[in-house]
Amino acid sequence: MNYDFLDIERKWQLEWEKQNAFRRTEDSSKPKYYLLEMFPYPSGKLHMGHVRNYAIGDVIARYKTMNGYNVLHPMGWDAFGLPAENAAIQNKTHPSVWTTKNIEHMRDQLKKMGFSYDWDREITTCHTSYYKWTQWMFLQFFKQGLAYKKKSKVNWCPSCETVLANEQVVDGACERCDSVVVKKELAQWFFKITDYADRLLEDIDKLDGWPDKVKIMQKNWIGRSEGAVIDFKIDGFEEKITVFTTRPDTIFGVSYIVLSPEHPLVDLLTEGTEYYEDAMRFRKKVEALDEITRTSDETEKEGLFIGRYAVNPLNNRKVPILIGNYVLMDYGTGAVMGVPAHDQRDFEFAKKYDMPIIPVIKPEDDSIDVYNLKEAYVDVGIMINSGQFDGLNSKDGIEAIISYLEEKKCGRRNVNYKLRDWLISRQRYWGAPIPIIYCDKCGIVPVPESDLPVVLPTDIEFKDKGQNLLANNESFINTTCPKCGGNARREVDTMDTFVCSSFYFFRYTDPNNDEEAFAFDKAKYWMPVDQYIGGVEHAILHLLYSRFFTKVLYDIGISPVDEPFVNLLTQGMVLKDGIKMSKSKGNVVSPEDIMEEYGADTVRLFILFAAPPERDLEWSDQGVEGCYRFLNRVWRLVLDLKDVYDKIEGKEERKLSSADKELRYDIHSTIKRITADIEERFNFNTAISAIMELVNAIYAYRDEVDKMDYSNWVLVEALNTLMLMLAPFAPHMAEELWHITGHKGSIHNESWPVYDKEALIRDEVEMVVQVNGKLRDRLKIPADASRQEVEEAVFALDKISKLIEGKTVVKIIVVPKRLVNIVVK
RNA sequence: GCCGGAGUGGCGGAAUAGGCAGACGCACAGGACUUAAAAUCCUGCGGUUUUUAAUAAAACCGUACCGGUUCGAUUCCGGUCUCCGGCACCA
Repeated sequence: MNYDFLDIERKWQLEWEKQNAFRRTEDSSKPKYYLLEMFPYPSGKLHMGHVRNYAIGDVIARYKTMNGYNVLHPMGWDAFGLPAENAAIQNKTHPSVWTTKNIEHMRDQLKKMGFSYDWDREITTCHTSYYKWTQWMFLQFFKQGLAYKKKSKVNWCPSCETVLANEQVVDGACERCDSVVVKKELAQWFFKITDYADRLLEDIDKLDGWPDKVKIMQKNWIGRSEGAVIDFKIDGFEEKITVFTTRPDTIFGVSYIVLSPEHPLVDLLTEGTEYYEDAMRFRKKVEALDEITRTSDETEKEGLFIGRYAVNPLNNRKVPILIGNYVLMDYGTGAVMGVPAHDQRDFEFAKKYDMPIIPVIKPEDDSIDVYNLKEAYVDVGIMINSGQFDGLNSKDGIEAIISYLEEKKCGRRNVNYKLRDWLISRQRYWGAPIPIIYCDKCGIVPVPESDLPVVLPTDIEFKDKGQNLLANNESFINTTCPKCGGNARREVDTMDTFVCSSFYFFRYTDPNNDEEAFAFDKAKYWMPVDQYIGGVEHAILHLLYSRFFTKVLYDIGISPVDEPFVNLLTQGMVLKDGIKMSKSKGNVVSPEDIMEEYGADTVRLFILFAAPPERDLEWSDQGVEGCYRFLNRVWRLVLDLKDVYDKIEGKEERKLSSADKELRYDIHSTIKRITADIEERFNFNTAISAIMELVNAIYAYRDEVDKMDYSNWVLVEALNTLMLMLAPFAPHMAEELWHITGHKGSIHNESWPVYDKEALIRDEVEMVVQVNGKLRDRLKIPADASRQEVEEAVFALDKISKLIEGKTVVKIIVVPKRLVNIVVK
């Protein structure tokens, strides 16, 4: 009774594979289209989020192919990472075994979904053939001075036993396992992403095809702020304190200076004084705080005078120097000037410690008495108490003061970023080894490119957590120095997996190249990615790193483009019962089960129909059932009418009846709607509902028109159009029906239908008739009726004439073919 | 606190450029087919009120809330509330 989806889907999947239907090479005769979905971490099984991501991608890939594009649609595996290592420890297997098994299973699932990937381009980041190039990338960065090792306080996740990048710390906790992150002093490798801060920020404006949301998030993350650094002399010392401020115009209002407790000057300034011990105690107390408490603004602001005074370079006033728990060593200069009158935080701090509040800016209209402030006055205004700068607008004052500081050589214009350098070292085994050798004689020596890859040793015992497994592998560690040939040790840290995923979209353009990461010509043909699709959770991390990598590769002449992704679609989450599907919540729906019960086409259709792509999608078993019913309805319709294909030949075309014309109108208006829905805004939900309406219309035609009166060619046109438009959504069924109705060759090599303008012209239209904006009646009228004819027809309507009886017609608004509104008094 | 986004029937959602609110689907109800069930098909389905024996018909209200612009507002403007996401002692 129902169509045999299992059989049909298997049949066509094998057939497509046999024909290499989705293999693509460079082809200058066609426009290229690079469609990319974020590659998955092979965690074991596909989840609904993956299915959604890849179903959206597959529709676009197939649609673009039907529209004549040479579509690159690759898939691969982000295969390094902690879960594999944890699983290995748990099961006493090697991470590669676990990972390979998962990949095989997930690849199989993807194939069963009927996604049109070019599997010849499959990449796996944990294979030497891939991570050789991850290491090669590191060496290029090193050569450019963009990879460096630095000892510093870094984020340490005690549960994952490794350091984390700033971007991987969410609310002071590890983004992966939610453990509270602690600070640890370690020597670590960094990528100098801050060198690219300005370009990463400026070029956001080039990304017209990205959602504003993501662009704003990246802007905030980079966090550029303009201002000045100002040097304060220290009374009795040669050293100076340099502060960063965005408000140099308020410098005459400085009433104290606050250093971060970790600031190196604190030791010098307090050593041998009565303040020393208290200062050290204060520092320890602050350092002991975890990141959450330390950076929460609910933490009480505390300060401690350390017995020294700084000199304001503009008015030579002496102000006390404090250390404060709210001043961060890793932002700006680790020192701030306190201007209580014009900064709310300083205001509260000054109240607490009874510091003078000196107003130096007043509102132009004197609406606020700045000598009796209830809160800081932070707006622009007129400068007062500022010596030669009095009377200046504070906006101009910023420039004037910076010029003055630069002239006196005690300050300069400065820009600060929140963005930090990217910490890429990880103290874990399952990652790409950092290709560096330490030699007692030569120091830090990069592994020569010809020696790549630095292969991960396999003779590792996976027993306990709590140690870097590479660090104990003697045969890996001990090596010879490439420079002097003497004994040397290898770096034992591996790279953050985000390094692997920051260039994989280049590798897809030339995935099997042993000589280069990718050939320039191939990248030139395919790049940039025309459409990228993935979850919004990567808005900062992956997407920012990938942009950074692309710019570096562009600068060293390897990449033809300086931005990787032209258009970005961030898909919403898949929810069940209003919350995200997760194992811990026990509300996971397995794609495998649904596929077995209803088939891949139904799963695809449902997931595209239930919500527009950017929005969260509520899973509904009944909704799936509905989509299954719909596909069966299509199946029955085509099978029931397939005779018309035999009758069409040799028959004379007869004049179209009104039902024929109506059906043709439906066919072509549907083509128009669906094309716009896909092309302009990826609204697959409305595209699918339009297909459903067309199916309903064909059924209605079948039921209304006597079989003897069928216009066979119109029905053929209807069915062909239906199948073609269904092809990107339900590719297996469309293909099967295409062959059942006698077509040769794959439906997926056919062209997307184009609507016939003639068919959209209607003889008669229905207009809405309003009186004073309220719907009162409808009017059927020839489409080419003049305004006057419309007005006459409207007044002839019983209802309308009754309604306007005895009233004055003020105005008649006619929107051609749509609406008439009579305004009466 | 700051910056985004959203709020429409019982539910998912639609209304693309200010012009029929609720397309399409789900759920539900009634009916047809059937010995019966499933499947399928048909009909109805925002609320209130009035008229009618009934079938039906009509009026009013209705897109979170309050106000504005307009002949006409789910759509534009101002304000309020709620929810979701991001950032948050960033000097």
